[in-house]
Amino acid sequence: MPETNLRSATRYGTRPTMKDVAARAGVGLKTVSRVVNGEPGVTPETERRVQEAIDALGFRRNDSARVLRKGRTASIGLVLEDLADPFYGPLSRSVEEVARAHGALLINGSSAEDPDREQELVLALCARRVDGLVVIPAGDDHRYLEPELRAGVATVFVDRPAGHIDADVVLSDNFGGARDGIAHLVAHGHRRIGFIGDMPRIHTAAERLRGYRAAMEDAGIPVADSWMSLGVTDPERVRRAAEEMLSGPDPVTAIFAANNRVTVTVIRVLAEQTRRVALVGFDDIELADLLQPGVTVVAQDPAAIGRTAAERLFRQLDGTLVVPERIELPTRLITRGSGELPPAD
Amino acid sequence: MPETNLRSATRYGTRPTMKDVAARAGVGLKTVSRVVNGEPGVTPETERRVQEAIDALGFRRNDSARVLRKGRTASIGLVLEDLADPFYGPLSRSVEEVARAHGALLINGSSAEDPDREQELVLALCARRVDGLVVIPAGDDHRYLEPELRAGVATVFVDRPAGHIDADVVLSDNFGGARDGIAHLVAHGHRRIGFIGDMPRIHTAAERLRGYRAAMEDAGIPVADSWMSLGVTDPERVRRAAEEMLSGPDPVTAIFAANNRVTVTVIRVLAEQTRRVALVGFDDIELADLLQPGVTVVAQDPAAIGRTAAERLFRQLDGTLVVPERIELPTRLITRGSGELPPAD
DNA sequence: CCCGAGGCTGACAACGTTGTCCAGGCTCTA
DNA sequence: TAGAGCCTGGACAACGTTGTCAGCCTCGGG
Repeated sequence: MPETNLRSATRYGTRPTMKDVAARAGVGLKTVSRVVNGEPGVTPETERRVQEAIDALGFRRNDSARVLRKGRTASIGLVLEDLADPFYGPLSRSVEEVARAHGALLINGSSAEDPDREQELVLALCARRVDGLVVIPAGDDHRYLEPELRAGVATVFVDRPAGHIDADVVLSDNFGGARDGIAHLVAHGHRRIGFIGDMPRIHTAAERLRGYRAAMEDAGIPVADSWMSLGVTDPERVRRAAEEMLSGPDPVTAIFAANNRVTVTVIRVLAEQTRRVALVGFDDIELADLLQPGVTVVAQDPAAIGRTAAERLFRQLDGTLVVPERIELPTRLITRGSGELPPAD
Repeated sequence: MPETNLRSATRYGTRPTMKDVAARAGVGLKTVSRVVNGEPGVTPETERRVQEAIDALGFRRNDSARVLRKGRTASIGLVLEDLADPFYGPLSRSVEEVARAHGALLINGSSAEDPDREQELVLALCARRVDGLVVIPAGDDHRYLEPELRAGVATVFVDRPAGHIDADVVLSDNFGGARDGIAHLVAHGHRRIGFIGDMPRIHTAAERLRGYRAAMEDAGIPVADSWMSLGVTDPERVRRAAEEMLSGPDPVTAIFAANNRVTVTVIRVLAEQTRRVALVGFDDIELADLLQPGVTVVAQDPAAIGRTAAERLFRQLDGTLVVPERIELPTRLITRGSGELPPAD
């Protein structure tokens, strides 16, 4: 059986350990450890012999054992809602950059907006003994994290605050952003303004709704129930909600779409309308400037959010940071046309 | 010092171990292990006592130690180019779903298209003893993986084949897709067709270029050098390349954009032109249907690619799969308007 | 020439878990 | 009632690494 398939032949092949390397190089175990870790106190000649043995055997240090011994894993966990969401791509990427700068790897998982799955993921990460956690919470009770915090797992919440525990949180000014977006529509003459957003049990959704109500109240406009649609995100239901708002007895002349997925669907619906309806979306979307009209949005900066959160995480690990804080990043209104359309009755 | 800050007080707090739990419950170490792992052979009464101790102490099994003992980490690594790229979001997500279905966690990192960084990442993952690797290669020599393969690390390459080693690869039919896209333009009367793509050292870029050349040759159209721009991806240079093609002595009437980033920039350039220029892009982009005209694309299915790769990975781990294979997934031409514009000279 | 200092090296324990194996107590049957 | 067999629980080693510490060897100074 010459040259049999590499993979099956050695499927359960065992890997060389430092002991093997030591034996081959004719040195002690600890000397190998020293070479592998670049510790001082090894003669060049010895080092060469060890290095040769390492290369010959294809040795690779087993970090599980290392972690067990040292206590730190040099990895952090990121739990978010959905990796496929364009909002989380840049966020995830910036967290990774910061982790990389600190020599840490990133383990991540999606909670799919399910609190149980969030908890399951977070605890799995803790069992791996990640040094820190960046969590975009799906649930609203995080007391299950208490033993972890006590054990020193650095933790930063992102996008939404933690429930029932005192932890760092980095988020956008959802309330202010939404209020500004609505005020912008009001300033362009709109009074009947629709709001389509997520379930208010989600913090960001609740805050944005609060911003909507506040702006409307500031403008002295009473809000009709039929103008608000809460808890809808899947395209089909968003579509129906938008169509109802536009066709009721008291049709809206503008719509505020409270997140990027809603915005995209609303754009589709509006494209089919003959009447020109104004639109402001929360979250920026790619190519928004190339549509007719360009889409006016209240933009967050996901990369900045991720970076800020990750940096705080590592400062917790440094010991530089001690007191949990709430950090709110500003949003930015980007006018591109759709939010500046006048009301068309 | 009553009720001092939890975090600082116990920053370096040590975590309870099974030994602690055993002591508190008044049982042996192994009994705790049995309860934690749901192994049989423990009376309900004993189990209750152990569970109580676990809850009271906030014990969480240390997976590093477990891994060290068992050999399997129940985690897989994913190395891609850039998490922020919309192509990789769904891919990453689908890999994660499959991993989750197999009880594994996903560790991922971005290579930023840098071969050294790819290798560094891959080896770091191997040091963590991930059970398997899904790699979107940046480099073209993967012999450094030989010891890992020999040790039984399941490996699947994605989007581009591995270099100098025999490994599974899952990719799109880049050649065929590009050829079809170009043929589509030819069928609509175009003869002077531009191509803007990545460096040909990147496999996908080379294949798409090959598809372009093949389609042109099939149509009996000689290709002018000035129609091809290779190795440009950053928006500024893509813009310049597109403008040159459109303004030269022999201006193109259609452009084939060989990836999503290029497509987006080309859309911007074309929007500024008075002349109507046809466009077909490789990779679908969000909202492509809402632009004027809609963007015709050769679409890949990133979720399917990720799923296929991950499933193969776990079948390698099962032992079901032994012989490395190359799997090519079909692309799909989606006509939306921009690719059906007639030539405007 | 002897002694001390300092540089290299290796033996050994420990990290927290799981697999192996054995002991003791119980039940069931003859 | 005694013996066999089963069920429960625990002692112990091992996984691969790193920290501690002690020993050896060399070199320089007195």
